[in-house]
Parts: sequence; structure tokens; C-alpha cells
Amino acid sequence: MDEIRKRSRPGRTPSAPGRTSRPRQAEVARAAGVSQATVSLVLGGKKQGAAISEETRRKVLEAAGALGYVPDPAARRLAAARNDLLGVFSFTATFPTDVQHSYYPFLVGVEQEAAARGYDLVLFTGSSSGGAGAAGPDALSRVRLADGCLFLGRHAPAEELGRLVADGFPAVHIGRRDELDGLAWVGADYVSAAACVVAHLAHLGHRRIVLVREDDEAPASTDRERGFLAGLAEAGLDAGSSAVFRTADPAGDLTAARLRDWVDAGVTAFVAEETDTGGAWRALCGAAREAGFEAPRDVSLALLGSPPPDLSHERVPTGFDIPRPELGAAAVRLLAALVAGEEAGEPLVACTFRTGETSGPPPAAPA
Amino acid sequence: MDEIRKRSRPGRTPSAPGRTSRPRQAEVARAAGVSQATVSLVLGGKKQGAAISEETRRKVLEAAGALGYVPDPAARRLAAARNDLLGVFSFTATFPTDVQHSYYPFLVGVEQEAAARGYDLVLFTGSSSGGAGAAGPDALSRVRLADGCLFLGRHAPAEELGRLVADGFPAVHIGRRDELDGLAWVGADYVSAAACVVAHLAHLGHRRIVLVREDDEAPASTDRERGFLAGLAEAGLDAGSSAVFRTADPAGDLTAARLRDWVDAGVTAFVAEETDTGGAWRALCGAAREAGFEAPRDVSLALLGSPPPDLSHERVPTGFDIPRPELGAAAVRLLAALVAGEEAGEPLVACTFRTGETSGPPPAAPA
DNA sequence: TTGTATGCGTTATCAC
DNA sequence: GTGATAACGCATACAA
Repeated sequence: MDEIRKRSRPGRTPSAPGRTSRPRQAEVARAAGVSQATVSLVLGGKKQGAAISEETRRKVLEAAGALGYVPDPAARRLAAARNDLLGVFSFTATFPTDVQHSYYPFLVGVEQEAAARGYDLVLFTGSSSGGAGAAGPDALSRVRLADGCLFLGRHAPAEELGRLVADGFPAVHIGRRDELDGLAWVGADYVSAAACVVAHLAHLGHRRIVLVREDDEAPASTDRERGFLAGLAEAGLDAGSSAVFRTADPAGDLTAARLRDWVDAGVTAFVAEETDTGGAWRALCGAAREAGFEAPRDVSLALLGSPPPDLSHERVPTGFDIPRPELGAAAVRLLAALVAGEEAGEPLVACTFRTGETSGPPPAAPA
Repeated sequence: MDEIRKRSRPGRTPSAPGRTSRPRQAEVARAAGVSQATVSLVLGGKKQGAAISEETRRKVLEAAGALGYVPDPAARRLAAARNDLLGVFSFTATFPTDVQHSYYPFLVGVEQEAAARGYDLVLFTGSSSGGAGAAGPDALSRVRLADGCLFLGRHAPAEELGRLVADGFPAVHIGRRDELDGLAWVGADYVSAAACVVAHLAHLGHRRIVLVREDDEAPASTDRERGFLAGLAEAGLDAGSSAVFRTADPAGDLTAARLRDWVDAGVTAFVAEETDTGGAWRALCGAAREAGFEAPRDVSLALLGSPPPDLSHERVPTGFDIPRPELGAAAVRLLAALVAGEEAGEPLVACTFRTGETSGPPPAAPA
């Protein structure tokens, strides 16, 4: 693909006559009757306000405007200056047949915050199949064109990311990423959010609650469980009388019979974690329905996250939403801080509680 | 000039952010015992396979690997005189409270096609509120940073755009943009799509059809009307017995009584154009319901476009969809051609017909 | 086949 | 205050 590209101007003729190429500082300088360095000083907008005569400054700005000058990002970057460019590199499926796996919800906030701070965004397309730099061990290296970069998705190659970080390149991962030492990240505060849901249920009068979670050790899962337990504790509920149910196969393990057993044992509320597939929640709802329970009449149901889109016509579940735009914005704030050489702030973003329609007082609620 | 060499890196701030010394080609060269140029040749991976001895190549690759060399994209782009960056400048509301007005559907295709061609994307945030370059008459000039730029939305300032085009800067507008001479654009083929819908209705047996459109002269509107009329003509229907109903206030003007009048006059099908608000379609459906007509039993309804999201739970309307990702991809193809100095191709992208559930044979369909 | 010499556009230092 | 000038890291004619 590269060999096709016609490279005229190999060593570059002094003034390329053929093309309408971008004006450079030198041309602005000529037009303004000053030196190129002066142009750089003026346009660099340094706080050396007094160092340059108003007259010169005006001429330069005028010439630059007339020629439509805009600095070359590569040159700027090479000269160790800043670009005002923030990168976004996504390892999630970028082209959503399934909108679920798209990173656009984050991008909304990223874009907004970047705009507010005067940054433009570079979307590195290498993430997906057939992309510019999909393959190769230096796929990630292109992000160095920007002043810093955001990373989304779990599949970011740790080694390369580590190199970037080790080199001091400002990088922020959206989503918790503890295992990679030194990599900054922002994430949703699942612990607090889960605790909040439990508090809501406890407030309604529930005393025995079961959490259904998948059988893995993903941070998103363990955080929710921690929040669940914390919520129980804060509500003064005995963790022993509630339970955490782990299953690798929710659809198979979460039977109507098992649900009935729990209810017979005094459980009045069930909480499922959000998973990629929504399997836990789906299984929970299915089992409840099969067991003849209706929420919130017979049991209360809650979902630690957002429902899968194919269930959007169902009753909206009690639970919380991950504020993806907020996360994106927080990531940009953090990245901007890193670029500016400042320290990181709070990496956790609060989820928003969703009252929903699947929870209510337990059937025989005490008062 | 040798005595000056001592000065340590004049053009660099003491603490250049984001850069601890990482290996450069020169160091690889030293480690491999060759020259920097040779390293460049080997790692450049040009198909000059025979130009370099296997021995040297091996040594270089080995050294590069050992040092963990990765090329600096800024330097690479500077030297290559191209940056493989395509801009995206949107004048639509970027931060969608209303997802309708977001440009992300286009971005899907843009991103895909850009990736396939080895381009990265620059999202210029100046378009929206408070953005980097929102204000000022030179807001658009930042796009010159890229090799070319895509523009979305109707509100692109014609003058500035004209200047870019006049300067020979590769620019492509997504959506028809005839009034700006010389500006390349891609757009949806509303004419064919509307004609196709009419053909569908005619095929079902409808002979008198009413088009409801808003009272403006937007290309999207006039194109649909042209297609509507063309469809009538192709079906051998007399345009005189059908009608085009223009209204600036669909909700107010499109009454149940008026609908009944039309039906009494033999009209069996109604076609509404898609508008920003979906007003025409919504009014049409409302009036039909109020008049006691059910589609497709009593009348056939069609929508020249996609239904507003708040009507997504309703019956799927007969009509067509604007292939926004396709449009985005086509725009990138066109832009890439312009960047390469080639000529433009076909600017129109076909819409996809949607059978839907709101049309059927007319009540007293002949055969 | 490999090395030498330049230039890409910017920034920042240092004389003038 | 302003103008030379040296890098930044890489790619490529051209000489050896």
C-alpha cells in the first residue's frame, strides 16, 4: 500500500511549486517582513507580552491569518512542544453491530471535556480489524503523536501500554486497570453504587438479600460484591443471613426451584450484577417469572448496572447506571492534568441510582 | 561551527513532558554497528529486500528488538511530509441530549473507512459549544492541520469553507451542498429513494397519493418531492390526481377532517417526509388515528426517512433508511481521493428501502 | 550494499 | 526587540 504513494519532493525542493501546501512560519515571516523565529514567538503566545512590539505582533498575526497558517502538529510535537491534541485509542469493537460494545457513549463526554479545555481529539483507528496499525508491536506507538492518550477496552496490550507509561507518556485508561502499574485510570464507583442499591432495599424493609454474580474475578464483579457486603453492613444487616451466589452458568444454575428455596428461607430481594451479556439479570428475571413471582409484588429485584437493550421494553429495573459520558469527561480531566505535569485526582466516578420499578416493600414488610 | 556543538540541546525545555529518552535509530545503529540510514532502510521495511544484506538486516533487527525501539510517529510524519490525518468537523450538536442530532452514526462509517485506508481521525471540537475554536472567524482554519477534512451539518460558514476550498484544501461535506461552488460533497439519494417508495405503493395498487412536506426549500425536502413526482410518473400515475401538501405547521394543518376529505376523494396512501423533529410523520399518524383510519387496513402510510426514536415502539413505517455509516464511508473515500489528487466519484449513496408495516393494498384494491 | 548529507517545520537559546 | 541557529528523529538522494 505504501509503495504506491508518489513521493515527489524527495529531499524537498526549497519551495515546492506544484502543490498548494500548507503555509509555514517562514512564509508568514516573509509576508510580515520579519524572521521566522519572530513568527514563532508571536504565535507561540508566550507570556513574554512585552518582549515583542505591538506593531510586529499585529503584522505577524495579520499575515498568519491571511495565509491561513496553522502549525504542523508533527513538527510541533517533534520540537517537544505541545499539540493540543489528545488521542483516543479504543480496543473495544469500534464498529458496532452491537451498539453495546461501542465506545461512543464515552466519547460524548470525552469530546465535551476536551472541547472545554481547548483540545482536539485524535481517533486512532488501529484498534479494529484491518486498521492502520492494527498489527505489529508498535501499533500503539502512533499515539505518541498526541500530547497524551486515552485507552478504552480490556484488550490493550499490557506490554506496549507499559512502555508508553514507562516513557512518561501521559496515558489514561477508562475502566479500572490496577494490574498495570503506573497506568492512570478512571472507573465507575461500583462499590458505592452497589451499596446504595442495598441501602435502598434495606430501607424498603428487606432483611435477607441474595446477590447473583458470575464466577470470575473481574474488578467490576468484585467491586460490586464488596459494595453489596458494605451495604449490608451499613444497614445493620447480618451478612450471614444474606448470601452471595456465584455461578458460571446463570441460565442453568438459577432455577425457579432454587429461587423458591431462598424465598422460603426468608429472602425477599435479589440483586444481579450487570455482565457483558446481561446473563445474570436475564436468568434472575426468568427464574422469578417461572417461579410465579412478580416483582415488586412478591420479590424485589435489582440490577447492579444497566439492563441489556433487548430488555428495554421490560419494566425498568431498580439499580444504577454507569455514567459513561461522565467517565469520559473525568478521563480527559485526568489526562489533561498528566499532560500538564500535575498530579492525578479522584479516579472514581459516581454511578447514578435508578429507582426503577422492580423493587418495593417485601410482601410481609414489618411496618 | 564545531565549537557550538557543546551547547546542550538548545531547542528543548529542561523537562520535556512525555519523553524520557527512548532509543532512536541512531542508537540502534550504534548497537548494530551500522549507520542510522541503514537502520532506517531496514526498519522502513520497503520492499527493497535485495538492497540490504541479510546479515546487516539481522543485526539491525536484533539490536532494535533488544533496545525496544519504536519509531517516533511525529518524526516519521514530519519527514514523510504527510500526517495521515483526516479531520472531522461537525456543526451539528455534538453532545446529544437528543441522539438524533449526533453525528456518531456517520462516524461509524468514517472510522471504518479511514482505518481501512490507514488514516487516523482528528475530531475538531471547535464545532460545539465552548470548543477550542468555536469563536473567531478562523475557527475553521485549524482543520488545515489534517491532510483533508470532512464537514457535517448545515451550519458550516460558507465563507470560511469557501476559503479552504479555494486554497485547494481537500474538503468534503456530508450532505448535499450545491450552493458552495467547488465544495465536494456526498449525499443520500433521496430522489431515487422517494421514487422507490412511490413505486412500492403504486405496485400495491394505490393510484392517488398525497405527499406531506414542510414548507421550506431544503435540498432534502425538494429532492424528496422530486422523487415523489418521478415515482408517480414512472408508475404511470397522473400527478394531477395526487397531491403535494406543504405546511409549516403539520400538527395544526394536518387534521383528521382534511385526511377524510382526501380519502373521500380517492386518496389511499399518504407519504410524509422525514424532518428534524419528525413533525410531519407524527402529525400524519396522529391525524390518521384521529380519523379512525388504521394502517395499512384503511390507508397506507409511508415515511421518506427514518422514524423518530420516540416512535420506535410503533409499527415500523414503510419508507427508507439513510445509510449514515455508508455516507460516512463514501465521504472518506471521496476525501482520500481528493487528498491523493484524484478526481471525485459518484457523490450519491443509495438509501435502503424499508418494507415496513404501514402499507398494503388499498381497501378496495383492484386485483 | 552501506554511509554521508540534508531537509521536514517548530521551538528555544543566544548573540546582536 | 530581533535574527541566526541548533536540535527533535526519521527518510532518502547520492556518493563511496
